[in-house]
Amino acid sequence: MGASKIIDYTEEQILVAKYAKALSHPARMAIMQLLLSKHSCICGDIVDELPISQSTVSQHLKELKEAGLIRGQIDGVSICYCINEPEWSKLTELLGHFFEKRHVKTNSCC
Amino acid sequence: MGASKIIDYTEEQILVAKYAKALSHPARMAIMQLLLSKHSCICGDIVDELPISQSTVSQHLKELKEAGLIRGQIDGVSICYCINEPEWSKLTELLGHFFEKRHVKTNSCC
DNA sequence: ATCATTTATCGTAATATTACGATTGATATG
DNA sequence: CATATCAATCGTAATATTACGATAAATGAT
Repeated sequence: MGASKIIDYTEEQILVAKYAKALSHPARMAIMQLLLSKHSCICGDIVDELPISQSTVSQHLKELKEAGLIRGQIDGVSICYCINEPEWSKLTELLGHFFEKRHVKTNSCC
Repeated sequence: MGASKIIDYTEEQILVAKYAKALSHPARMAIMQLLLSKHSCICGDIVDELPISQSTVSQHLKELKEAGLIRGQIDGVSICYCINEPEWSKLTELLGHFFEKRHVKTNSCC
């Protein structure tokens, strides 16, 4: 009968979902925008910019780091965060590819 | 001292986070890809395609519907789902804008 | 009217997320 | 060395997510 009952999700689906999840909270979006907007890196200023506590910001930073989207480097007593350029390129390419070229025509049923 | 302690997240941050969250699970990515790939709508075939139960698929469909990304229309005993074109355009525009033009140069600290 | 099919919803359990304050560990400065 | 500062981690609580089976509601077929 049905052609293809999939066994599992594709690598692409898993990867895009991972990136999407990393960006699925306003605080993490705000952090990424901050890091993208500054030409130099930011440290604990992030905490000052966000409307949440230091520990919560740290948690969000950890998630972004684990997703590979940002990196941190010790700079004296502070830590300097910035975009992880190679991974960010991968993300933009993937999402760009996914969200740009799709042209949906109005379908018959909806 | 610090210039701008933000009161709350921006509309854009909240909106992109919302879309990202909708796409933050492989099952929902798979559903979106299915709907994007078919030129006509899909119904309960989605259930057959995914490696999860019918009730779980229905839950994911509900989330995508609540995010505004898909629509469903009754078609006899089945329900036909498809991309919600206007909202999808908004998403692609937003994400396209966000992920395309950003050019990150290697920063000083990381 | 009865039965089968399709999809949504309910109930529930396991796990993850989000947030905070308190604490710890590291580095700088007095 | 003592103290202040910065950021991560711990402990904890509240809430959300994910998944399933069972059930319900709606439609189509017999």
